[in-house]
Amino acid sequence: MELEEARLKFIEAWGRLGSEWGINRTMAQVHALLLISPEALTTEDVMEQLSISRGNANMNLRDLIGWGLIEKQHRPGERKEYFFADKDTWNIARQVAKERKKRELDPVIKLLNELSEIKGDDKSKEAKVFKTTVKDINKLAKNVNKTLETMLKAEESWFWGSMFKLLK
Amino acid sequence: MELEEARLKFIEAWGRLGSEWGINRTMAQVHALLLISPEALTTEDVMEQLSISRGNANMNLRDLIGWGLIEKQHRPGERKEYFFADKDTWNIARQVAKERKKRELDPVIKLLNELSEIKGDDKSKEAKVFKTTVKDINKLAKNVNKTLETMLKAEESWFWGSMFKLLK
DNA sequence: TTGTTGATTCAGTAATATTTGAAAGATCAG
DNA sequence: CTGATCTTTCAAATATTACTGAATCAACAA
Repeated sequence: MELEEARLKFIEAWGRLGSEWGINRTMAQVHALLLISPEALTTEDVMEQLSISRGNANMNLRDLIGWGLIEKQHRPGERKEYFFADKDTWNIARQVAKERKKRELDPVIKLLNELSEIKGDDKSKEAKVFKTTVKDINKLAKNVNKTLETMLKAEESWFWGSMFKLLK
Repeated sequence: MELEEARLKFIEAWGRLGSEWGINRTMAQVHALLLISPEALTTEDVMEQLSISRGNANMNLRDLIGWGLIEKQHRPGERKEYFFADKDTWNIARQVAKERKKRELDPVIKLLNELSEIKGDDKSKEAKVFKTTVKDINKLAKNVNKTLETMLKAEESWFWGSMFKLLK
């Protein structure tokens, strides 16, 4: 397989994976492109290489910055902005975990806590099942939460090392 | 908060969470409904309670069966089919992990392995960065994979117990 | 101040994903 | 076989999400 073909496949696969996980396909593709680019790229580079419009490129680049996955680079004497991606996969994983936790898990846990406090007419089967289900999911969510917090603070090698002690 | 309000909020939240994670909103809502229903429900029950069409209800119920999250129940003497959800949150988590691994992670790992074999013109910076990036992501993906495999085989209490030893 | 370059915004458009509902298919009792 | 009941399918309609491109804004040099 040639490099060019491989690059395209990688970008496409990253985009598909992103959209399967609720992340804008193009944003994931822009990220993929920057991940495999040795040098920082301009908005125009991104537009050309992915055949997308200026507005689209601009928006997704800024979203990626919001996710903490890429950064702007200013070059002395130049007006153009350059963008480059952190290529450390452990950082990427942690960053995505951190953002999704904040945007999605935390709000759900908040709601589940509220729903746990529903007033307890436990004579009805409905109420009983509801409370049990909410309580169980809440417990699971909190366990996931703690695990993520551990991961967010951890060094990669320590984290996987610990994980694989579990394997044996 | 009243039970009825709480039920609606739960269903809505589950649906939203689903769609944020690339799962059809309605499918997640049907799942939520069955999770908090003490008795198995018919297609008609689901249609009514979620105000969706017969076709929609039917498709999502079958998809949920495909995900291993709900089951059909046949009642002697009755033609109608009843559906009920496994309410064990650990089973649910494992089932979802298992399916997504199969549908998404496994194919990605397969591709990454192929992309790793690209022929090695390491003089170009492009090729060098590409290979390094693919290799690193591949490593991460395989670690995630192993972790999931451990989880899939594990008992809930053992799994979280082990996880929290890491916390300390 | 004006012209140039580049970034940003957003209304309109396009692409995707989901839902509907009616028709067709199954299953069964009589 | 026929009618009744329930399930499944799928083309068309609808809803949601993403993208484009031209206008606007911002920064700077001359």
